[in-house]
Amino acid sequence: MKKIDIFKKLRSSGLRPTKQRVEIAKFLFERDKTFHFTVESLDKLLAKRTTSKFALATIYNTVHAFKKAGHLSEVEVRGKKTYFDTNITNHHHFYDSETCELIDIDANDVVIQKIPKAPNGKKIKNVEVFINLKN
Amino acid sequence: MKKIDIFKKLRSSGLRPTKQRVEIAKFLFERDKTFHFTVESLDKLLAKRTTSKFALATIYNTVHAFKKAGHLSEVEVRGKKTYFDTNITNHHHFYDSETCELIDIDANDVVIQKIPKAPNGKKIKNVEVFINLKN
DNA sequence: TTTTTACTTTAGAATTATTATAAACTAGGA
DNA sequence: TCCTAGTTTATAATAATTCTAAAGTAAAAA
Ligand SMILES: [Mn+2]
Ligand SMILES: [Mn+2]
Ligand SMILES: [Zn+2]
Ligand SMILES: [Zn+2]
Repeated sequence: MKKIDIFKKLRSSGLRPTKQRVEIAKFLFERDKTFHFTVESLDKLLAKRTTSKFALATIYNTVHAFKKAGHLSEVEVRGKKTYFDTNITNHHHFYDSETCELIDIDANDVVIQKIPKAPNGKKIKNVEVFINLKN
Repeated sequence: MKKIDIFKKLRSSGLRPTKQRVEIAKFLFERDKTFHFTVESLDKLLAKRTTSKFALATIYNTVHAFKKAGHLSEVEVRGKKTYFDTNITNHHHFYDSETCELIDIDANDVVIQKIPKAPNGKKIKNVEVFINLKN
């Protein structure tokens, strides 16, 4: 993903391409593989990999803006911190509670044969499979 | 579940049957259907349904002691609060994000046909299926 | 039964993750 | 260039949870 694409991505989702947003977007999206992060881990990575400084509030704002625009998703993990995911496709996760590490599982690699129908008046939005790992 | 069972349950898990633990245990376990709660909701329910007073720290302590002893499980829900579950069997959940309500799904009502094998060196501890609902 | 001891409860302080505030700054249109 | 709405930032506030240490209690020991 090139610089121009980052600009388009931001523009098309109504986000001004500010210095901070562009830097964070480049860091998050200009890579081959998707990845999972928390605001805290992102903050540390940005400090290590860029020369700019980011207020923590800006990282929160930016991550939430990206999530709202559909460029990031949120993964629920047992624990206090919110995990974000640059993989916005429908997919599942392995979770290693030893290392607090999430590993993606392609939606096609999980086949569910039977599922109960939604309670009355409700519909199923999506199904998430979470596979806890041990050693 | 009778009073004597509550005592046994506590004793057998190395928990002294104190006034607070017995009251909370009776409230949580002396019922026909299992249920889901947060520390906050439990605190309010206890205030409504009992005459005793409980420090919030005691509710946290007691709930964690019950969880550690295997009498409660924890359910991961998108959001800030920790949800606990008096259903300690292996099961799945519907989640209604409108009402923040969890609904149990019996393990037998979900059949998974295909699942990827665990990453090298790891084993699968358990598989949790989470079905998000919409209206 | 009394004494002793370790465990428990409690109020309040501390911590952690996150969100709100409001002043200074900036992108982009007029 | 000037204006304005949107943005960043430091800091304060909030919310959930955990810690602390003093006072209370269950149960073992005497
Ligand atoms: Mn976070
Ligand atoms: Mn809770
Ligand atoms: Zn993922
Ligand atoms: Zn449940």
